[in-house]
Amino acid sequence: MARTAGRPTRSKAEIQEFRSKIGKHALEIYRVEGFGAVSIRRLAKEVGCAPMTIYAHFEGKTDILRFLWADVLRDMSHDIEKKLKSVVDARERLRAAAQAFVDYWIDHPDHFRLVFMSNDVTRADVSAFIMDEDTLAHFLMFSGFIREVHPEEHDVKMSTDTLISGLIGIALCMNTMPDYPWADAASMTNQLLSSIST
Amino acid sequence: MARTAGRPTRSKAEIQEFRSKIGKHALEIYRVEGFGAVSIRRLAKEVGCAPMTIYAHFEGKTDILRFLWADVLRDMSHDIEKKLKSVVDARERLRAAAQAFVDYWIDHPDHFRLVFMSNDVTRADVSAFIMDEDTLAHFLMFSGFIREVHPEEHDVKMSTDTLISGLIGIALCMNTMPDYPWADAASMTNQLLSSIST
DNA sequence: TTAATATTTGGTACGCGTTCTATATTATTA
DNA sequence: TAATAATATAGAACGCGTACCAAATATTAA
Repeated sequence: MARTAGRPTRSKAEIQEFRSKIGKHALEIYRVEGFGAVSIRRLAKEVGCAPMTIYAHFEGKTDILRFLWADVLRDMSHDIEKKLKSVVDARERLRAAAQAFVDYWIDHPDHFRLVFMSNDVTRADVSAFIMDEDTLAHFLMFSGFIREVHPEEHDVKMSTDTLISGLIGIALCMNTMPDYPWADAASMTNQLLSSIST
Repeated sequence: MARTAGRPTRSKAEIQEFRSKIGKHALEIYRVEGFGAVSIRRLAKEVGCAPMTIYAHFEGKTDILRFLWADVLRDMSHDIEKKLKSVVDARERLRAAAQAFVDYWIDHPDHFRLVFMSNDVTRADVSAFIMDEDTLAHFLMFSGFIREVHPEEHDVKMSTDTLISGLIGIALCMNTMPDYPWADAASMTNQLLSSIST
């Protein structure tokens, strides 16, 4: 189809640039003042555009908050790596990683809320938790740990998925139901790990 | 201390009555029009009081939404019971219950969001997920199932907690990250169960 | 340049949760 | 009855997410 007259559609690069400008500023606000301070109106004002312009580039606020996930997950990964430095045994590395994972989310409840509980209840539709490969890598590191412990394991993927969702579940429960006397996180993590250690 | 003059404090019964009146009406709205339709302003208008009066009885909107949890959990329990009717073997009952639990939350994503993801991200404080005993019972039924399968099990509580949080985690992951190719829920549930079957 | 089209902007609007203040209402004791 | 204290109310205000719309602006093909 031949190009007609008129202003051309924004290039992918332009769109990307604007989105990341907004995203970076959102990150800055959140780091200094917390999530509550991140608002579309404020973002627009401080970045120098109209609020509606943001809606031309993002689906909504949740779409902006996704930009913060990467930062949080990176922080989490660093935290885990730090704790793993002195651990050599493969089995113990897996255990320590799982434990560090849970601990991170328990120690940073606001981060947990941002990443795992940021879907608006008022929305009926299931808004997708879209992740790029870099982001996913922060979760899939567990695949590597599992493979180290069980090189013969036939279904590493299922073990990984079960472990990850289980660990997230532990964090969710301890975060959102702090008054219920849960068994301690370490014990639950260990028991969960026992399910994938054949 | 002697009573002084002045209007006496509301009795517990009065407080309870008002709270349940609001709660019941919220339930009605939500059943007909969904969660998005439940708002404090509307609640006040339809129940015949000022919006501020509600704030005298509830901490905030989340505090009201808690009234809907009981309803959702009851619904979930009924669903599980129905599916368990024809299952006699204890081990299979546990498995079927766990599966039905996960399935329920996957089939009713809006209910899942209400119960497990209704904490406002903007709030820094961890608002407690307070449950009464009736509500808790809907979760603790798993203790019974586990005990039936493993009468000798020394730490039923830990197994129960690990199972519940793990199942919730599976539901959370599949609900909030539907685009990620998770292993199927049944497989993950089974693997999770293997961790408590010693 | 002109016409066509994409995008941005500003303004207005709705309903929301929440907070504040000032005023009224109520039920009790003195 | 009068004073008093608990409670309820109305009203305004703030900032929010989101939607709609008309006007302005930018960028291209003809």
